[in-house]
Amino acid sequence: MRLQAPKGTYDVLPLDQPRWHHLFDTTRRVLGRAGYQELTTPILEHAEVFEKAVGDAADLVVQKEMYTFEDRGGRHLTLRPELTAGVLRAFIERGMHTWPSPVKLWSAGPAFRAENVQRGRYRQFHQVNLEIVGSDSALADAEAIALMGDLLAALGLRRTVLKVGSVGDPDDRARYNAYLTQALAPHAEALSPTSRERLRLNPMRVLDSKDAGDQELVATLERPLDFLGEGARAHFGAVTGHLDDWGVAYEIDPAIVRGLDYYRRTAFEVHHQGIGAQSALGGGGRYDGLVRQLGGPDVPGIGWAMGVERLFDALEAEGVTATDRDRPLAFLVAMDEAAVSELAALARALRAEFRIEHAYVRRNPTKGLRDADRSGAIYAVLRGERERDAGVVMVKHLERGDQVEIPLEALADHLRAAARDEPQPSTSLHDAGVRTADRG
RNA sequence: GUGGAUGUAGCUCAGUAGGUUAGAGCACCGGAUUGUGGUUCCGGGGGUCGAGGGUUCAAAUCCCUUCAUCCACCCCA
Repeated sequence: MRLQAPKGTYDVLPLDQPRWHHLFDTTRRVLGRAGYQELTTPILEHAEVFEKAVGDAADLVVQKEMYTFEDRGGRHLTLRPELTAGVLRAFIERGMHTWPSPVKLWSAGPAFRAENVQRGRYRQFHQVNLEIVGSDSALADAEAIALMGDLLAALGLRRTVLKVGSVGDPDDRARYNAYLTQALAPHAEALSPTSRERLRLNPMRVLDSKDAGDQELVATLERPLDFLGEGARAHFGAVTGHLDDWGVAYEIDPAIVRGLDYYRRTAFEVHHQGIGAQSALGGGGRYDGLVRQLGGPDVPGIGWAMGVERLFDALEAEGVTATDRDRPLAFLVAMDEAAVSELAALARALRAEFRIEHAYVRRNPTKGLRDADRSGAIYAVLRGERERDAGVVMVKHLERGDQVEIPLEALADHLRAAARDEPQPSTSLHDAGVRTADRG
């Protein structure tokens, strides 16, 4: 197999398209109703956009996992590894701080990370992204979180777990990191090698360790939530208060952790059991200061992103069937040479109103009906010498098997009436491996 | 970057004490059925056995290397 998609990439085949459309349509509907506007930014950005965004962690993560290259003009470009940085670059470049505040945006599209693949992790993957820029109100945090839950519910997911916490203000984090370093230092030998490394580079990530021994040790420690300062504590209380008021189901995670340090105060994640080790469907948090860090005005912001592939995985795990495949109302079959061009022209006219397909060559009834059947059409419309002499077409209902001759000029009216009577034509995605619907 | 499992037809898979032209089901094409589909029956096309090298009279099968896929670690924007 020499010709194949690059590692970690894949094709979205025709039968996969409906669920993609369903996802994006649902996103547009749910977020649009809340006043969010869609923003599409380039997949390619100057590397410095992402390097500035991740800051000190750049050495670790950015260099290793970003697709960065020099173009022919000597520009250093990067395939975006996430959507937020590009959205904020557009916010700054387009002067969106002059727009009615806060600016509420959503985006969706591909992103790229040069990671090793596993379940729920691809090199080209897709995200749905939301940002609220220009508000430091706890209402913004609560709305962002609630909308994430609304979208998950609208997609049909029920077994999601929403975790909300706070990473505090920078001072709080510094105090907690100091505490952690001090508290764990005596036990350094007992920690797993990776946790020892984390203790050195990003102590809070020790809390995330999958090592059982580490977790025993971690359980004895104070948690980030215990170190919140007055401001962060009040903000967190306000956020959870709104969520409670609105009846949003969530758990407080007192040890929620972020890998990058531009996050402050609110942090949240949605997980799903049943999609493998990479159980996070998405997450987000508040990033006051990031816009300024990128070279823009000092405006606060909060946002989240969800992984499209993981959403699909979760939907499959819950047995939620995506929307249906489109099927033609009629498939036209020409049974002699003269009918080929007649029906091609007829198909073009009918397509102003209906979904119509036809064979490109003359077919006998056996082949023609087989073609019609495989197309998934409700009706087969046949025309040959006999029909031409009588000025009619033969219209056959492919499921019932009955057929009737209709004057050629009356076909549109007949199909219009038939379309009203038919239940919405559809084929379940469960038939994905089969070209023709099961007619029992 | 690390580890485990797996790579045979478009798909799902048989086939290893090494032995003629590598098989099945499904799918596809044709015929039975030159004016009536789905079912059935008959036939056909389709394979660098992931790739490269080695051992051997002989390799899908044994050895080495490599690539890919899946899962996990790591990382997580």
